[in-house]
Amino acid sequence: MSNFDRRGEFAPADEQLEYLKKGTAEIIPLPELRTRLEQSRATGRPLRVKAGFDPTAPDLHLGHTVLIRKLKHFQDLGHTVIFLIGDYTSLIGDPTGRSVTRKPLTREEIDKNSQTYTDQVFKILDREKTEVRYNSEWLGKLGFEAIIRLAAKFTVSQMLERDEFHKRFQAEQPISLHEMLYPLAQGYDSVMLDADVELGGTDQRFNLLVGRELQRQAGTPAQIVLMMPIIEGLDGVQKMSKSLGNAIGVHEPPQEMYGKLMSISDELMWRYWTLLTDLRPHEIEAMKNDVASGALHPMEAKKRLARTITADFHSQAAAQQADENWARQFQRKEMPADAEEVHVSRESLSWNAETQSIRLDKLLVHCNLADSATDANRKLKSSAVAINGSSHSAPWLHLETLPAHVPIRVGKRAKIAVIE
RNA sequence: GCACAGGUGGCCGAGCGGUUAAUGGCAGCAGACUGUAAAUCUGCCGCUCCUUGCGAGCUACGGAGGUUCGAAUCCUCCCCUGUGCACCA
Repeated sequence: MSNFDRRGEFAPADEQLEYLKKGTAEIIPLPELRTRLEQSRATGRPLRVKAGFDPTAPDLHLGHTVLIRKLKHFQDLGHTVIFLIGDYTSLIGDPTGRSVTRKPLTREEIDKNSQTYTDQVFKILDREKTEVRYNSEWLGKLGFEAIIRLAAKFTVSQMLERDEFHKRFQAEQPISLHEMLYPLAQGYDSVMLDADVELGGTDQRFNLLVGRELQRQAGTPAQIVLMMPIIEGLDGVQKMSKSLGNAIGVHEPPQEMYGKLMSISDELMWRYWTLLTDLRPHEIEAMKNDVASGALHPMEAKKRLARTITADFHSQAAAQQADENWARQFQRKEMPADAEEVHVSRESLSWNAETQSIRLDKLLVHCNLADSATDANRKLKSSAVAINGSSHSAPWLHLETLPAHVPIRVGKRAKIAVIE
């Protein structure tokens, strides 16, 4: 996809636009982006594209990668991408999307998270071509006077226009004074970085626009604001978020990532194609038509998606492997090839020599197939447990007729128990 | 500091002296159905033990005491959260 990346040579503005517009929620102002792309093409000067990330969460999920992927698209087209780590702004805590004041992070947490972030980000971005910056570089040098001058550029009512603040104000909930400094700091970053374009989620709208305003006041061209939608999580309804438990982490093992992607609804699949892959809009349309006409089974399209994304964060081979395992385990309902072997001593399973049997509930707990003995018994009673391929609900398990390696399946999960 | 409103199981949220781990919703788990889907339907959804049974025991409603045959529900103190007030008073 880096076929446009010819030194000092840019693709026609319209061609770039098709790619850049893909999946975007809004571009303000769109005509100006075209103008700048044309200028950049004429002068051979790449655009400076900025996106800031607060190192608040220790690791990223696919939702975070939507923005990063859009950065990549700019990078693919030969523009300069600035990955800004908001080490200083995270001292404030972005009030975006928060109904309550966010607690500030410690310096140690910030440093640790920054490291994790960059490691994961360069699975998508080209490290060599990315400018990584920290906003402590300039924000740390601001004196109180400079902050007063910065704050003087906005009024309280302007700040209160902002949705989160507005809502909280209406609801008589607290708004800390320092939270209002957040948009100012983010906007100041744009001034310091000479950003031509800033990317952000739609929830960042206010902050992004403050950047334009500050640049204007600083006498430099106002950045173009490109907003990406907030991607839905596995449930297809709520935004992807770790705390909602509907996220796919970029660090997750291939099999898990693949499996989770296969569990999304057909509807959501197109959204993921758009926001989480580099496929061009017309290619996605073509696939969509094939599914609609019956030429392509939706499951096949979804498999392709799962393979594509898994390969991005792992490898082609790992994705292929995950694909085969998935088909075996779920389509053909066989034991997964990589089922973990668990060794347990019969003594710890209330071994009864007379009946040659062990307590199954304890075995399930040992194998991590149940949270507790109580939970294990519940699962047994609801006939969720299959031993060696056949369902089993009795509390005792007779060993004499079983192989040494006993395949145990509880719902989606399976293990191989070796009882010695 | 003063006043008021609150702190219930992963989350939200009932209960406001007495069948019962504690209504309901969400999430979660399992089964059916399917394309492991999604949607839908059904069951489960504190922990331990075993003789797996409409079993036995234990622990739970911010913390500590108290009243009572009996409290998540009443009293006292404490901790925490939110809001309001803080010029006249």
